[in-house]
Amino acid sequence: MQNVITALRVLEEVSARQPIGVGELARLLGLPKSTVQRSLRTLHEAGWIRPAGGEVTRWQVTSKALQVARRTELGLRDAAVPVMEELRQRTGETIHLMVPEGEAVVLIERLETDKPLRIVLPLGIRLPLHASANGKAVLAHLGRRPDELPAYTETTITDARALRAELEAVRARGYADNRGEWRADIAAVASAILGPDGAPIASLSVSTPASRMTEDLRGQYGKLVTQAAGTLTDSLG
Amino acid sequence: MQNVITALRVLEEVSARQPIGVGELARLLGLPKSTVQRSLRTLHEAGWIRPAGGEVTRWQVTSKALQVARRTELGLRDAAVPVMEELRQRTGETIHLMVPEGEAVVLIERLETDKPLRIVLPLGIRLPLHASANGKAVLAHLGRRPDELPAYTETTITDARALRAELEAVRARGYADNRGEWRADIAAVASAILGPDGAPIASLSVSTPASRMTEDLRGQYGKLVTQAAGTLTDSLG
DNA sequence: CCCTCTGTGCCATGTCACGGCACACCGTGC
DNA sequence: GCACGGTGTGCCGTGACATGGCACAGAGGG
Repeated sequence: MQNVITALRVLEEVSARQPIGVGELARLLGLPKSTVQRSLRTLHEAGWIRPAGGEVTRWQVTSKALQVARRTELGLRDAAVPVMEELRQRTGETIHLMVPEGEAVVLIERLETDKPLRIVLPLGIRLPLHASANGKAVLAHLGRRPDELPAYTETTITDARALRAELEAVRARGYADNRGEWRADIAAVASAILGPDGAPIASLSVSTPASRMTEDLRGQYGKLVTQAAGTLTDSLG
Repeated sequence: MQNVITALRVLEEVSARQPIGVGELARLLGLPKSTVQRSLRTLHEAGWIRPAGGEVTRWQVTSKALQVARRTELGLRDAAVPVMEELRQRTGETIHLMVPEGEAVVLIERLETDKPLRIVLPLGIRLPLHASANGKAVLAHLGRRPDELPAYTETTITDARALRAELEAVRARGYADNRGEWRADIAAVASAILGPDGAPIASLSVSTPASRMTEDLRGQYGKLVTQAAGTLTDSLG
């Protein structure tokens, strides 16, 4: 079903660059214009995109994707948001909710701090398992280990033995931390939300600029995030 | 591109009933099992669904849809959330952000009240233009009118002339209200967020159980929601 | 041991997606 | 004014590939 693959590629490209027209899409995707236009008509017919209005035909995605997306983690999100709000109130910092997916964790919800210097990550972003607080929190309760450990900064853990030891510490402590391992100026603490079978289904984190995260605060936030994740683990059981 | 249509139907069905298997899907969609399975394999290959794990193969959607969905109204959402938070703090009630789409308004973000009796609508839900506060707020700034005015409750406006008068009042007042016109026990006030050309691009609302919405509160919330929507209209200009 | 579920795999048929090409339109620049 | 580079759209012969019937493996249940 080659055409389905191309249609979905077109859809993703539209979502990334909307509003956008046939020609530009064809160039970006390296596909013949006819093929792209057929995909666009079909996606339109299926209700996933709509013309943006104006004399030249530009396309944008409809809320269909939102309807599909939100039915997914909806229960989790609904349960998590109140807990996240309390956590933000207590810490005053940005709270992230991420879920494991393949070789990464995906950001599905966030609450930002009101401080002027803040972490802002787009929803849907994927972070590496071994170089993010949420990733390590998840990894600590996961059987498998990442195959590769690419370095992002000087502090990224790239040694498998060191990672193993770190994950052991995470399990003992209840929460994972990140000391500029993905971006040098971002610090975070995170704790996993576990399903009834003990498998990690999500993770909560408190993220701050590295300059604000003192050792003292790291401990405080770590306790709070562990407690919040524990609440969610219990409420989902 | 019939197969794209069917593949997308399969995707939607998976998202609605996940985790779900081939056989049940085929029955629900009225399609041959082979066709459904080919669609599933293709969607999997494209990264939109994944096997749920377990001995029988069940499917669920990945975060791909979230990534596509969230790039859509992302700028709007990011601008709106802080304003929505302030609005919730001032009113203590549930705040909704909706965008017009076709003959409806679609819920793209919400902040819930902490009161025990609260309105909970799923993200992505579509409400009728003529029978919701957000719908009427949008309609008041839209050239076109709905073709049909189906009744949902006893107070739904079903007469075109009455609707016209109502929308005139909305424009004069700055906000629209809903007196149990969609669900008898839900009340709301809403105000439109306008683009630079004066066209409505979204709408903010405060929703409460009908039992809590006194005339006095309706006026207060109306002012607040109008002010919040105005802030967003300005900040997007 | 049959029967009915589940998911998966094969394959002949003929539909329909492919993609080259042409066209209409709109500016810009020589 | 004409060529040229853009835009979006439409047509159509070829052959790839989606279709869907059918068969099979395995798991429970009666």
